[in-house]
Amino acid sequence: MGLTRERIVDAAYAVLDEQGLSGLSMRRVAQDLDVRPGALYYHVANKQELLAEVAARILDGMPVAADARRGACDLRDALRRVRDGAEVVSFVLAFRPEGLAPSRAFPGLFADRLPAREARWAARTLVHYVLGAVAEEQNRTELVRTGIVADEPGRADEADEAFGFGLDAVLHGLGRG
Amino acid sequence: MGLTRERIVDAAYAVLDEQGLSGLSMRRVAQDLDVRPGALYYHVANKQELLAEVAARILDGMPVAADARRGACDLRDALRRVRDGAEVVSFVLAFRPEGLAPSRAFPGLFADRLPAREARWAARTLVHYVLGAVAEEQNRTELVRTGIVADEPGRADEADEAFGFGLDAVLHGLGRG
DNA sequence: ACCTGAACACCGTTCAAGT
DNA sequence: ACCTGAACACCGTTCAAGT
Repeated sequence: MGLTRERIVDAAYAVLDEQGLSGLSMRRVAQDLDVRPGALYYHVANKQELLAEVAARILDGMPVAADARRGACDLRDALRRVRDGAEVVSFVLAFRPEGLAPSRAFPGLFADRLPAREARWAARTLVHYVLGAVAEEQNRTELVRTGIVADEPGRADEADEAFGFGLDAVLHGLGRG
Repeated sequence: MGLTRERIVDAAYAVLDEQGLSGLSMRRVAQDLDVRPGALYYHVANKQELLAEVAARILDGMPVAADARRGACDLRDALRRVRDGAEVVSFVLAFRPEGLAPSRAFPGLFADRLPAREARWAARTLVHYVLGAVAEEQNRTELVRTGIVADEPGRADEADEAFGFGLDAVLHGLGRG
């Protein structure tokens, strides 16, 4: 069965969901595809490029939001769908600014009342907030999973409430409250 | 010369500032201290613990802020003082929540007008914003340094302006604008 | 064109043995 | 108590050689 870029991204995504970002190695992906590590490099330049592809897939199903609040909630949902989703997207955003869906779509959600560069800043503020909040949530989940920290009852509910609180504040401050 | 936990943290901090987070390995720290890697583990449990110590040092000089705006600006200054400072602190915040200075001090800056748990959420919102903004800034610097992306004139000024814009929004939304 | 085999230059961590 | 020597189980990446 021929190796393709797409099959590699599929396998990487599966490893991410099962093992988390720390378990996502090129060697592990290769092993799952019954192939030697070197073979991957015929289809993908390096691990960064593969991670960028995985990040794009995480954000792929995001609907086109009608307003900033929906956009933020859709982003949160997309990130939460896979283990360590926020961490992966943050990492890719670091070396591929403007490469991912929200960086392109979110400024438009502020363009009606803000000049272009301020709309970009507003979009970044919102994205930073969502990524930070979801990353904290998922890292907590990771710590619970490893047993380093005990699970608390109502943790998920509090996370939702806390996210809502911060989102309301950020949106209000950006003129959408 | 006897190895101590403090000398190890010093060396790690120096490596971070010179090589960035990606260059900060236990082996590199050991080499700079003229010692075998295994020796470090007599004074430090593992790399995570060492990174936590480095993060604490990054935030060490932070003054006690009178209000949320000053706190945010002080945090930004502290993070910017060392290469990849935001990334290190974010990483440590992930597995040591409540372990670092801002997590302990910032809620108090909102406690006068918000109930305790909302004050905590407000503090987290603010910290997420600052960490995200500075991380983006520093990653950009890193990309420029590597030559992957060209430096633009006025980049630093725009970063300051963008930070101010987002900070104003977040603070206003949190009732401090 | 596509993949293997094998290597290179690294990692974090452990642990018997030395002093 | 503190450090070395040496190993274990990994990494990402490259590249001649095979098909």
